[in-house]
Amino acid sequence: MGTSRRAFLSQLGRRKGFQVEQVLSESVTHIISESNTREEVTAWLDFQGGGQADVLLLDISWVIKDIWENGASSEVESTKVSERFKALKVLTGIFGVGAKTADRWIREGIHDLHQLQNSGQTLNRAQQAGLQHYDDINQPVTKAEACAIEEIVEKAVSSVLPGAQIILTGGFRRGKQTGHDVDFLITHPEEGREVGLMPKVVSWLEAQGFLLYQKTTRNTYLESKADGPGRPPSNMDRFERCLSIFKLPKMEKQGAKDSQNVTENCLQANQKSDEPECPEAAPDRRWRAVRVDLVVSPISQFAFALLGWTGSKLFERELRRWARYEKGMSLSSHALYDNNQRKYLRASSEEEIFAHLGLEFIPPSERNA
DNA sequence: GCGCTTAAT
DNA sequence: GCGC
DNA sequence: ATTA
Ligand SMILES: Nc1nc2c(ncn2[C@H]2C[C@H](O)[C@@H](COP(=O)(O)OP(=O)(O)OP(=O)(O)O)O2)c(=O)[nH]1
Ligand SMILES: [Mg+2]
Ligand SMILES: [Mg+2]
Repeated sequence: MGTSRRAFLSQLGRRKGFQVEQVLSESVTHIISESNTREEVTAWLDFQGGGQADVLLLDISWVIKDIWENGASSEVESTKVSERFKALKVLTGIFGVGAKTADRWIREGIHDLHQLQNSGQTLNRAQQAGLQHYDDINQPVTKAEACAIEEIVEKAVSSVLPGAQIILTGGFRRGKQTGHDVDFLITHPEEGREVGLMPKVVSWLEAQGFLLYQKTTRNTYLESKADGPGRPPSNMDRFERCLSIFKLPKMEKQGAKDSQNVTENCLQANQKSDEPECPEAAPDRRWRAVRVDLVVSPISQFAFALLGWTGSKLFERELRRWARYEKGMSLSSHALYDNNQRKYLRASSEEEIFAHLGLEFIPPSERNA
């Protein structure tokens, strides 16, 4: 393929978390070939040697053929231009709006954000925030922004509980350079010291003016004594998760030089919160909204939380499917339960969980399933 | 023809 | 879409 | 129903 086509596909792959190489090696998991027949591809693979085991060929030529012959796939294009698709895309782009709600609104004649605002529809709190910060939230978050937020959260956490640790998880831990949000896992090396931590961290961030929205949820997970993993929710005073929208002061495009001042600048920027509230529409506003997820885990569950929150989503599903159907176990972000021996399997590292599951360790960068 | 990850609100 |  |  040509160099610009090659560059486009490489960029696309990297955005999805793949490590894109131009040369075949042991570590290569996927190969893209265009304008070759199935036979040519298999012949090439044979010629490369290395004895590739069980190579699967996925033929997407039905799309390519159309694009090749007509410059576009009529099937893809007709979907893209359809009013229903465009409306679904805009409406489900609102945080708090899923397929069902979008579908109902479309049936009621609501196809875009202005129609929604003028409709008098009752929005829940998440949807109100999602609508308010629609543009920002639908902009990719850069690694640099994730790191800036990490410093702020680090400061919050160490202020309210010295010794607590925070770890960047989600797509950024898998090596992605951009994401739809920033995910953090917080724990403390002494079991129980993390109890009550989430409300304190949230209060600190709120006092500094960093939170545009937050919903904190209790951890209701308790190991069941009797049968099976987990149990119905009860009310322990353990707050585990916080879905938030972060007010991040605009960062100067920064080289590798001083990351030190970034946090200080952010703190100062939000201090003068007595200045008139800048609406999202203002062209000169000096901040952006970023979705941030915080998770607090007791150290006893830390490995499961780390594995669970590092993802990807599809990787998690495949791992849990393997656990259940191949090993007779139930895996969650809290625990691993052996359904036959009727006992929990402990682990203090991701490596131990993979071992329990009879799998070789898979590093985060290889979990972009 | 069925089932497809698990847990929180 | 795919394995059972 | 929606989110992670
Ligand atoms: N088991 C399970 N875990 C999930 C599910 N959705 C998300 N997770 C876990 C794995 C994800 O990597 C992690 C963080 O979710 P995010 O939505 O933030 O995705 P991620 O950070 O991977 O990508 P992003 O760049 O934020 O779009 O939470 C799910 O449906 N089931
Ligand atoms: Mg994420
Ligand atoms: Mg997230």
